[in-house]
This record gives sequence, C-alpha cells and structure tokens, in this order.
Amino acid sequence: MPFEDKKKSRVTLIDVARRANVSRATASLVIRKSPLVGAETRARVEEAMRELGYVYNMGAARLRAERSHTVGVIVPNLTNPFFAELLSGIEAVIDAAGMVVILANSGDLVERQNMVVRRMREHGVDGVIVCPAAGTEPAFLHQLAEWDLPLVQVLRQISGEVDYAGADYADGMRQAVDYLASLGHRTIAFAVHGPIHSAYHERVEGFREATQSHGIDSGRIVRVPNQIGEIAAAAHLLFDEAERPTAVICFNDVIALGLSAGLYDRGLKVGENFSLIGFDDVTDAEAMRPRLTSVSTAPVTIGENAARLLLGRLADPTGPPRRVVNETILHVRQSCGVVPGSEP
Amino acid sequence: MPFEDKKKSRVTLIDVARRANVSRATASLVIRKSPLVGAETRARVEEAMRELGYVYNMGAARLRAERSHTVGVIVPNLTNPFFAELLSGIEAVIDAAGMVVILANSGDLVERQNMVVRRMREHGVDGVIVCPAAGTEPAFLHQLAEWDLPLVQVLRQISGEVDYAGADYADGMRQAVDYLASLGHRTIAFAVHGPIHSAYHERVEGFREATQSHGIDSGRIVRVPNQIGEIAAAAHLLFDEAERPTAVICFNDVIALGLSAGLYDRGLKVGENFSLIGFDDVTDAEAMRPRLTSVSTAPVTIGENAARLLLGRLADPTGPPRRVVNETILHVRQSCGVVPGSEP
DNA sequence: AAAAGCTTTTAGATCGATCTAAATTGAAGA
DNA sequence: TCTTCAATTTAGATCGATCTAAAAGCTTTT
Repeated sequence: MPFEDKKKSRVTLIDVARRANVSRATASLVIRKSPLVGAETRARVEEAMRELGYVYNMGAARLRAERSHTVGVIVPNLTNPFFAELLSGIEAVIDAAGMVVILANSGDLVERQNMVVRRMREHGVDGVIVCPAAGTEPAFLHQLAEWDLPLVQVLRQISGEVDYAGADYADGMRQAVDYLASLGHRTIAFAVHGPIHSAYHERVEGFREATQSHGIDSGRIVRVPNQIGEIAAAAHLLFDEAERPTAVICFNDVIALGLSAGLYDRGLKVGENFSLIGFDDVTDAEAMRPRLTSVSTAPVTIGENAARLLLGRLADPTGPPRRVVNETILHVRQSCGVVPGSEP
Repeated sequence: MPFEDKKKSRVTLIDVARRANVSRATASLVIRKSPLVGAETRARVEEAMRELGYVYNMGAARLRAERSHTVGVIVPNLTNPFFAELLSGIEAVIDAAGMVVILANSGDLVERQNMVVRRMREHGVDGVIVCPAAGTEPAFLHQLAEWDLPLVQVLRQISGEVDYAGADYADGMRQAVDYLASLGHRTIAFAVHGPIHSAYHERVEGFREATQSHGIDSGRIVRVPNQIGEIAAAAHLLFDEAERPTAVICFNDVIALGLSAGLYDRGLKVGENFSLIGFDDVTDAEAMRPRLTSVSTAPVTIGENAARLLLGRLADPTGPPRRVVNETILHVRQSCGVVPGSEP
C-alpha cells in the first residue's frame, strides 16, 4: 500500500509531481510559468495542484532563489493620517507587483530605526522604503548600501546619492506666499512644529526665499506645540511682537486646524480679518468652516512614486540614483481674504 | 590555501562555526539562546558572529522550524485615520513580541480579501488579524480554520467562534442617547454611511434600544454620502420630515465633522440650538469649534488587544475562543446643548 | 539508418538554518 | 580503575523549493 494518506502533513511539490506523474523539477517549472513545459503536462500539473490544495511555500523558494518578494516600509508615525495615506499608496503599488509589505514604525527614533532595519534584513526583504527618522545620519544609508539592501528615501532626504520620492515643498511655499502677497498681505507668519528634517528645511527655505522676493519680513517663524489639542491655545504666539501678522502659513494642516480654532477663540474671523493657509490638503480641509486653503502634497501619489522607484531599483540595482519630486498645488478655498485698503 | 575569501558571499552559520571552532549545531544553539551550551563557548561564538557581521536568515530557519515570526494584518482602508491608529496599536505589540507585520489592504472587497489572505499563506504567516470586509461570509473564517491559520477578528465580527477584539459600540450609543435625553432631547436622528457590517448593526441596535427605553422615536436613521466633502451638503436630509430633530448622533467623527459644517452653513449653532455627537473621538474632535462631544472607541487600544489575542492564540492554538470588548466612553465637550423649555 | 537539432523532462545538488539521536567530556561514585 | 551520569557538543538528515547540466523524445537532415 504505497498510498498512505499521512494526516495533516503539508502538501508539497513532491506530492503534486507524484500525482501528475512528472518530476519535482517539472512541477516547479509549471509554478513559475516557464515556457519550457508542454501544454498538456502543464494542465495535468495544475489540475493536481488544485486537487491537492497545494500552497506555494515562499519561504522555501526564497532560500534557493534570491528574491523574497517582500518590501520593508519604515515610517515615523502611523497615527498621523499623512503617513497612513503615504503607506496606502506604497501598499497599492507593491501589492500590484505581486509583492508584500512588511511594516514598521520607527517612532521617529534613530535607535528604533536601526533595530527595525536589522530585523527586516533578517527577514530577507528585497528592499526598503524609509521615511528617515529625524536626525538620521548619512552613515545609515551607507550602511544599507554596504549590505546591498536597495533603499528608497521618501518624504525626507538624507543623501542625494540615494533614490528619493517627495514633493516640491519649497515651491508649494512659494505659491502660498505669492498668493497672500497678491491679496495685499505684507506681514506673514509661518507656524511650525515637530521634528527638524529635510522637509522642514525645504519649507522654511521656501518661505524665506518667497518672502524675501516680495520684500517681506521673513523672520516670523513661530513654533507651536506638537499636540493638536494644545495648538489652539498657542495662537497668541502669533501676536507677541509689535507688528502683528495679517496672515499665517502653517507647516501642515494639523496646525492649520488647531490655529483656526485658536483664532476663532480670539474672535478673529478667518478668511475675513485674518488669513490662514494649510499644508498637505488633507480631506478635512474641505470639511472645515471656513474651508481651508491649503497646499496639496498628495501623499498617496508620493507613496506610489516611492514604490515604483524601489521596483525600478530592484530591476536595475546599479544605475544612477533617481529622484521623483511631485509638484505641489495651492488649493484655494475660503480661508484667505484681501487686506483692507490694499487693492481696489 | 584553504582560506580563500569568497567575494560578496553571504556569511552563514557554517562560517561562524568554523571561526569559533565549533560545529554548526552548536552555533545554532547559541543563536537560539539554548541553556545547553557552555558559557565560554557561547562567548566565543558570539564574538565570531560579531567579527564576521553575521545576519540571521529567518527564511532558512522558518523552513525547518514552523514559526515564521510573521503576522498578517488585513484592513479595509488605510486612508481612514481610524484604521491607521488601529494598525499602529497592532504594530506596537507585534513588534514588541519580536515579530513582524505583513500589511495588506482589502479595500473592503471580499474578492481582494481572499487574494490577500492566500498570498499571506504563501508567505507563511503564523497568523492573521483581520478587520473583515463588509459582506464577508462565515465560510471565510472556516476556510482559514481548515488551513490551520490562527485568526483574530478586529472591529467587526463575523463569527462568535473566533477570537475577537472590538469595542462596546452599543453601550457607547446608549451613553450618547442617555446624555441627549438628559438634556431634554426627544427627537434624535442617527446619521450613518459606509458599508454594512457588524459594527454598523451594533450601533444601530444600540440606538434603537436606547431610544426606545426613553420612549423616543427610533426610526430616524439618515444615510449621508461616504465622501467627506459631500456630507455638509447633505445636512438637509436631517430636516426632511415634519418633526425636525433637535439633535443628531453620528456614526463616526467624519460624519460629525461634515455635518457640523453643513449645519453651520444652514445657520444653525451647534451646541446652542442644535446638538451633535460624534463617534470614535478622533484627535480632531478637540480641535473643532465648537469642540465635539464624541464617543471614544480608542482604536489604538483595540489594536493592541487584537495583537495580544493573536499572540495568545499562537501560544495555545486550541482552547476556547476569546473576546475582548473595550468599553466606550462618552467624552463630553461643547457640541450639545439643553433643549429650551425642557428643564428648569 | 544515423546524425543533428529541437523541445521537454529530470536527477541530484543546493540554499541556510533546525532537529534528532548519538558521541564526547569530565566529574563523581563504586 | 572502571562505571555511571549529567553536561556539552556534534554528525547527518531534513524542511520545500530552485538551479544546473544532462537525458530523453521528436523531427528533420544527410
């Protein structure tokens, strides 16, 4: 009795091969859709796989072949909807490529980021997409390069020699300043918070250059709390100096939402006697009252770009570094108004 | 010359063993922190691993041992901050357990959910945490059980025979209704949207029971658009019938935010001549004006609970199904007011 | 009929760990 | 000195796929 049914033992390629009267090697070729195998044989093997309920074992395959069909994604914070949308874009493209996302949260801590990337290496990811934690050194990237672990930076860039997907923050900032200037604003504040990183610098630089090109004071950078609940109460910081601003640009929409509340509490009417511009254009912007004018950075698209960059890199591991910088667009709604007595 | 340095070839346990003058088996024991190996030997092996830059190969290990130290997580939608927070909680606990999250998005489509779970099985996940797509049949769960794939349901429950982590939505709804009733409201609407699933039914049931216990009409369930931008314009739906409500409870905070804008547009003052309660208590609730009174469901905590359930299930695969239902809490802020002439 | 040239199939080694069962070592007991 | 026994260490098989190089089948030429 050679055909004893063993209880509960996994169905392997050998079982399939035996059932279809072919060798293990042929069955393997069928799985991998090789053109080498004849049509009739292929059909027989596929039939056998179905009958036995065969499940492909990636783990075993990866051991021999080199690809694991796995991509690591490291973000600093899942709680922030912005990163969640980014992740969503990445996942969609990776999934469509038949690969799988291994997710980790660095908490914006360099230490944890090292931990996490080590773990991913142990799991044999084919590459990683990283939004580098604030304070990440270039050495981190070089380390990965030495390990031959393909890498794409997203949202924040540490080194110009590594693939990068982001948005043109500086230009978004310029659009915001231009727009406010066109409405007659001459004293504009910039409200920031959170960790310092390249995306931060790009926005600050964009703000500096744009304000200067209009001959506007560019020193009014105000730091507000990180906790959304505390931002409203910090609105007074905008008015601490003698010359009060007539408008504020926010580092992101979270700040815009908070300040909008704080300005309301102070009796200011956003869109009438005070102007407010957000950054990121999250879905809430449309739901606020007044509707928030905001610079759209399209995180889902950035995520898709990052994933595509990584797929490209996997296909061609050498080759020069590539950068995909998405354009930003000022989405004008209702939160800005003309300065009285500036234009007819 | 037996010690040729092969270029770029991976460092394996054999290399480590050779360097430390022990066998492959001993080196393996050191990695796994077995108490069998002597202190002096252990030190020598660890030293060798460090010197050679050895990286553990999970893939190889998993082939022989059964555990892959990998957990699949399937959510219906990453774009929704609520699921992002849930994911954050899951990731934290799984990570702390030394395991890794493989993420997938079902798009709330049963079809895709099947695809995705199949893929995860091929990748050899030790178990999965699923927020089942709307319309998921119990057969789906039975399928996984047949495959011996440990499973935890989160947020939505398809079967009582499978582990589940969620929140007590019905009780949250009761608290909301009780609160409004105590303020004198007798005509209360319930605004809903999105797919129909267990969490939906629980809220609707909770609403029905609570309103009936107060002798209030429980039929005022109003369906609003799914897109946040379109909700405001749908506020009129609340007032289509003869007897106009004085308060509305929202299925989630997204709806609350949208309706808040829509009510504002109609000239109603939320918290004064109209009352509004949200559900989920997202961070925005605190930043809105008026501040949103909302039922807190603590998605991060639910995620943590789900992850812990799965870890427990992995430790004890048989054993009765467990349920962890987090309590909900009505967080009172400013969006509700007393009905004029109801109480002294 | 044999040789040459395809297409299709296959045996056997291999990837890098773990597991089993047995071998070694060293100290204590007879 | 010879066992006995616990503490360490190890050889070799094994997990389930892929890869290489060669074999087996078919046609088509010569």
